[in-house]
Amino acid sequence: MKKSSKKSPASDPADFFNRVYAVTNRIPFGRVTTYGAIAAFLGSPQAARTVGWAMNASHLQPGFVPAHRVVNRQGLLTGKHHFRYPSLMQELLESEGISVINDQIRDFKKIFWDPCKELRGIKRRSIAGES
DNA sequence: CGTCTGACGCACG
DNA sequence: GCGTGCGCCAGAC
Repeated sequence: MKKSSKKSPASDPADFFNRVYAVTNRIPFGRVTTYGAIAAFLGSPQAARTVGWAMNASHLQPGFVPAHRVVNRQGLLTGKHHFRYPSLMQELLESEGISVINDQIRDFKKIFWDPCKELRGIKRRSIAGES
């Protein structure tokens, strides 16, 4: 009746984007994470680039995806140019109490939110499907 | 079907 | 410390 194929439901490649959005939506207020951290949490630490690509399409997703809370490993706002306007990303971060100087987050390591640590028990329930 | 790009990250020199 | 090349996944041409 279903699943006769060789592919597993948890291995759906298209689900990769959905997982990225799920993790991104779980980033606490006033915290930030990195593309690589999300990729690593999804099981592909080298797919950080794909996470960025997912962010690019995040605006196509229903609801609001806090893409401004996702930066590169250095804490730089590399994707700010993809927002409605370049300064929007910094404004959103500062509105959450995050200091941004020259496109770089201050005390980045201190406000860094690692999904692999905070969500270590997830990745099997509540991934884009909610509970 | 082949090729390049992309909001990254790491290895190498 | 900096520049270059490769890999990763998905999409556009």
